[in-house]
Amino acid sequence: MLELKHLKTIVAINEYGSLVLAAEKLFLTQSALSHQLKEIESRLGVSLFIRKSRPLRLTVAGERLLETARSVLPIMTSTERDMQRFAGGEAGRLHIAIECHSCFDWLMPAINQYRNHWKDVELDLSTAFNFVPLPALQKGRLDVVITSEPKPLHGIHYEPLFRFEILLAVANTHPLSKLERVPATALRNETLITYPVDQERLDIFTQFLRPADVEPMAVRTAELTLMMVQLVASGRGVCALPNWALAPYLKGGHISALPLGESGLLSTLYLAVREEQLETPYVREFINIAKETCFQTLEGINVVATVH
Amino acid sequence: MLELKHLKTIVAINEYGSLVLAAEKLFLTQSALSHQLKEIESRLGVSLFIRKSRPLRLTVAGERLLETARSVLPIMTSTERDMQRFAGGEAGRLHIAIECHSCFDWLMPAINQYRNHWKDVELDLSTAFNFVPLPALQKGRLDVVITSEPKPLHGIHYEPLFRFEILLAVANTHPLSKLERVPATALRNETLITYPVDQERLDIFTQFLRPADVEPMAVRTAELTLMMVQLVASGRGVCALPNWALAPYLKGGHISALPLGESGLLSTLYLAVREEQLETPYVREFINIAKETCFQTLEGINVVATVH
DNA sequence: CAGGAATATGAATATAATTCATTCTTTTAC
DNA sequence: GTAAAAGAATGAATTATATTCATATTCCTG
Repeated sequence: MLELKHLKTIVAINEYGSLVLAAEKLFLTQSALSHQLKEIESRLGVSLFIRKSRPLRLTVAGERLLETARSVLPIMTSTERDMQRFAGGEAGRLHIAIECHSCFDWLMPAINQYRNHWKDVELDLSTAFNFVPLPALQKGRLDVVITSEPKPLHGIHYEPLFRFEILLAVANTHPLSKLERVPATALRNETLITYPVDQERLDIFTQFLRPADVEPMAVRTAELTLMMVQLVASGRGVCALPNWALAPYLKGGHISALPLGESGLLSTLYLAVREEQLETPYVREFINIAKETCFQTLEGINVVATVH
Repeated sequence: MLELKHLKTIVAINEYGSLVLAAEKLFLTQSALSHQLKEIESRLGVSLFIRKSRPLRLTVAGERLLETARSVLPIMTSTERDMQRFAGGEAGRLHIAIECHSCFDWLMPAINQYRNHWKDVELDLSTAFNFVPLPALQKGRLDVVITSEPKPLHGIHYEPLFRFEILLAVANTHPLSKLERVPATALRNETLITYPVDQERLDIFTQFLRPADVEPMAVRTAELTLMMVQLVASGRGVCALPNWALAPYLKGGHISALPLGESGLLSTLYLAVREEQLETPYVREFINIAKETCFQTLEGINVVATVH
């Protein structure tokens, strides 16, 4: 019934005191305003301006409407400004999911840096251990997925971050540490320490043990990389971790990192986004910062290859 | 650009989760909503709902718009409700002007009583001593005028309140007090005490002295009826006042009230309103209360006649 | 009270919103 | 995984609404 147009009209007429001037300011004709005013007055059943006087003066009902206009119109203006920022890709949402525990190491600095420059982007991070992240990305429930399995999906773009190798960490005192590389069968007699997630999600199983039809002697879990390394160092088991996640601990001299299998367990980490978002500034910028941060974090570490 | 319609649409879609249901609630077709949504999204350059999921979920931009809707729509609702009250004549404005000082005596109680029952009517009272009230009434700057000169004017209705007589108050010790009635010429030797307003506005001049071409010996003014009466009682002059304004002071035995001229200076007090407002409840009711209050206030006073 | 300026009005036009009929997409159930 | 069902999108036709143009009327000023 009442529309913003009417509020704007009332404000303009009240401000300029005449339909002629107000019409000019609203880029309409005097006739249009007259019709509009008549229309809304008859719909509301009240008169809004005292016509017998010039300049036109508001009736009490008109004043009430003006009051409403003064509180509503600024809200609408600022809303429209915000919409422009969303449209321009200056504001938005980034719901990020990671499939890989170790990614925290470089992702956290990246997120912190990003947040400083894009304050109007709503950031959210979840670990995709209990759901499949790529369909959620497709459907817009997520905006960024960090994954090492770039399954070709309609509308999904994979941005390679870096290439890495999964190595087996063993205590220096462990017999395996004497080997050059570790065959799958060697794990039959070992306790494998993993993150507490489904084996489906662990490359050591899907890419290495299962193809060779090998089951480790035992599997136990640890939440944090640090914990896993300590368990390994004290000889309670072995664990498979990305080379860059292991790197800091190798210097300590307690553990060694060995390639898995003949060719090594190599993988690439990707940042997946919806194609439609690829050119959106706030998304584009996140990708840039992510790549940069990876590069810096992994610099100096004996990473197999860093992809730019 | 953005209109309230769009806010309502967004609220409905978000609430019901589907265009089909939302359309039903808005008394539109699903197609209409789809077109509308598309239209506004393309105009704003943002998408508001994630289409790939059901139920439809808001994007961040959509959420921002929803927030705006939640603050704006209730304001509009209450504004429209207020408009209905204005339309129904339950709310409005009464700018009252009096031409006659003594009218305060009965008008104040009337206004107080009225205010209790019509809290949404904005009341304002001015003394029309410095401007001509009836044109202002015609033009809507005033809503009620209390006058004793019902000049026929287009669109103005005069409601008679009561008939009264203007009497000359003189001290009991004054020689004039021995007369039955006072001729105009008798005032040639008297000091006339009046309210401090233009003589044009005093019936004693316009209706009595000027027609007889008489000038009083002197004229002095007093603000309040009480002051005038005290001056008269102490023999410093005479004054002309409505019978009902004088009545309370006659009992004191210090002053007398005498008719003026052969036929007495009779007059009727009218309440003037714009014809178009005559049937408006809050105006109608003011007229009723005014008449009632006059009747009660003047009851028992030797008024010439009370008009119902 | 006449002349100028502003508003109101009616008809014609232009614009915008809505529907209808249909297709395309997503979800659900088997 | 696929078919059926439900929902959303689309395009053209229709309807409703808003605006303009031309003009009449009203209001203000000197």
